[in-house]
Amino acid sequence: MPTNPYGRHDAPIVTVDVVIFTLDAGELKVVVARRPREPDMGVEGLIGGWVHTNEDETLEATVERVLRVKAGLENVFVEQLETVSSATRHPEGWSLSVVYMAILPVDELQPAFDLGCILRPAETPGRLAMDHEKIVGIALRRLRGKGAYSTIPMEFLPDEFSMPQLQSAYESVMGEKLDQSSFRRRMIERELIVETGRREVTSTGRKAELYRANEKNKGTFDRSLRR
Amino acid sequence: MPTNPYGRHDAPIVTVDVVIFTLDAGELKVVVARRPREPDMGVEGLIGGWVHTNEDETLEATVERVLRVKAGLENVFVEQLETVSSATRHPEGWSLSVVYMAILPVDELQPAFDLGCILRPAETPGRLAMDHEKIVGIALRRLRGKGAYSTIPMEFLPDEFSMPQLQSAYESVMGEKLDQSSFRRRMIERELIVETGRREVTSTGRKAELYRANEKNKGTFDRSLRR
DNA sequence: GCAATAGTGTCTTTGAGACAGTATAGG
DNA sequence: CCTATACTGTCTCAAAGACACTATTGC
Repeated sequence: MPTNPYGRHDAPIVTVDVVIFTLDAGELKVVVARRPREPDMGVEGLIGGWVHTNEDETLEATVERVLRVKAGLENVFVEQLETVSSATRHPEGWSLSVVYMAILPVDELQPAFDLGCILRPAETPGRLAMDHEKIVGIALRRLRGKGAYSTIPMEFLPDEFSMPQLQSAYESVMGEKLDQSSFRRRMIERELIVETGRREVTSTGRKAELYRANEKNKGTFDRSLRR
Repeated sequence: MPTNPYGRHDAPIVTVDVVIFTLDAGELKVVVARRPREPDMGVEGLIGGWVHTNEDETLEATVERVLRVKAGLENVFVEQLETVSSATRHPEGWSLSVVYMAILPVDELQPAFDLGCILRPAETPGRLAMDHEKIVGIALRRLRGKGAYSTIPMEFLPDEFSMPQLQSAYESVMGEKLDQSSFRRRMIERELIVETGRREVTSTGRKAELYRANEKNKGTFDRSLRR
């Protein structure tokens, strides 16, 4: 028989939601899916689910399980964004959702599409379930707040990428054009990337050098300003 | 009879904890109190408490209530830091704590001291209950990460303060000396403060101009880099 | 050669740090 | 006047933007 350690209070509902960002044809998008149950059943919403206390060791384990089951995604690097709460956001009771952010290249999302997930423009996702539109807005601000000098945009790209590709990813995320020369200088001086020695195969003009993310900046989305 | 919307799972324990920072004689400190109950009863820990779902509209309301009841503090500006969780951090069950940060001038803490709260050095708080040492470490990093060019250090000071006072607060928070000239330039150019026209009363040498925080940067701890 | 894309060199601007100098107070 | 503190001016250096220039590829 499940316990409620709350005694005289109703137990809060605890869920996680994940804002998965991707770049699709140069546009920043978020992964959503039609909700299989109430509240807002049938409406598009973020990938999320309840914490299963008898199964998940931590919230991160919940996220891992939810991403695996609902989007077919494994080994996704996520970062906690914030926790939203209110007595009224969920009809079944006082509810709290811990929101995470993930970033993936679009070609790694096939398992998610196979499970019915779809992409919506991050800036204009249309109507989303519950407070998910607000959450996407928060995630977007956070993404951009970090993006300017971080390694975030590399997460959108395959393991090896060219400078023009990387710059274009930066520009898509930040929504503004950057100077080519300054951009290269920064990436190199801050040692955010390392040369692979290889060159691009498909292109019409000069073949670009290929780079990969510098391993020493691993495991966080903001390996940024601190130099 | 309290409900447990979890069905076949045990309900998670949901608490908030607040890391209250203050400057005491130029040293950065955190507010702690001996815990009145398990786990770690009698050990010093952060100010915190359970979410009361039948009483608190949101997590912020929980924080407000906890600060009022356990530290006698009202109208404190808090900012959410992160949410920690695990199946084992609390002996009564799967537990999650949403951590908040607050900053107050030490002379506004008297109600807290009256209720048994005490100050510990933020860098070396000594043994704290549960995972609270880790939490203080996270809060400290966050504080410093924001502090460099934010208005955070003003929160430690009374409404009106002099440049030397403000600079000294910055230095205490960041743990490093700053150049006087550059510091003033930044504060003025970024319009983080405005002159009051008044001057300091107590001092031995030249009397300092008094400033106050620029109202237009209100309601967040990081009114910083974005210019 | 030309078109297309990749990559470099260099001038200017901005802002931070260093640090010496000046100003205003009490004695 | 001297000491103590507040405040300013100016030099130097590092990093970013602007933008013209050169390099490499396919045709």
